Amino acid sequence: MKTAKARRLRAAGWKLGSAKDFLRLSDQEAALVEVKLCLMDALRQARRKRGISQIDLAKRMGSSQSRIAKIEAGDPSVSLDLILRALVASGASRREIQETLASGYPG
Amino acid sequence: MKTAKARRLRAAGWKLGSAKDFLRLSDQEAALVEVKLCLMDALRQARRKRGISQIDLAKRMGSSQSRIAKIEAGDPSVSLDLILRALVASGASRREIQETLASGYPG
DNA sequence: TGCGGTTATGTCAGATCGGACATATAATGC
DNA sequence: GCATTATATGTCCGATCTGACATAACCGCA
Repeated sequence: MKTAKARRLRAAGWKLGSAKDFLRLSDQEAALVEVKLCLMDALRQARRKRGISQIDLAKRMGSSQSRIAKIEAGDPSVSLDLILRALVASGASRREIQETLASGYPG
Repeated sequence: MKTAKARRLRAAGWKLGSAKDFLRLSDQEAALVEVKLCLMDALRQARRKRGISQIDLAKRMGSSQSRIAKIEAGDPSVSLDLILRALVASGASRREIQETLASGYPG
């Protein structure tokens, strides 16, 4: 990963660990952030494909519309757990999830 | 998912939501718990395959030995984020992760 | 048996996350 | 234009998570 991408993610509000740790951990962190962002995108697609609104999805999974919006917006305050919960609740198939993961995690 | 499995997970300390919500959310929750448990298992395998200790892995990812132990023990206090971080830090390949996911997520 | 390395378990203060709410901004229909 | 519905954004406080530490248990090996 190049510093350009790091800056891009930083700009989006993602904390990538500070100076000293950066060299050691940046790659791992960046990989996970990429995975998250991909899954976040996938959620919007999965949801729209099924024609359900953010509010509907929120109700289905016992969450709130604003949270769903944040997930799809790539907000850093959203955990992987929540993203996956949302994907499952949106009816995404295992295949969809796996393929998304495939595109998001290099290696 | 049958109540037997629910009871098994409950016994392991996993909270599956209470009575009223149980019917509505249990399947989704259970699916995610299964995924977690599978990935937790995968971590131990990935780590051992590479012959690194829990302490080593903890240092690699800026965590602590006790956390790693909890991950591998299937402790409910461990997030998906942390599990994936640990897997990446342990050098697990995308393929390993995907295959684990394949076995853990029905549908 | 004792010793070093590894793993397991419990606890806790601080950090992060999450639902809820208010509110703003589209987008769509009339 | 004005409703209505969908989505976005910000904030707050309670819940959950996490690293750190202490400590116990386990496992060879000399």
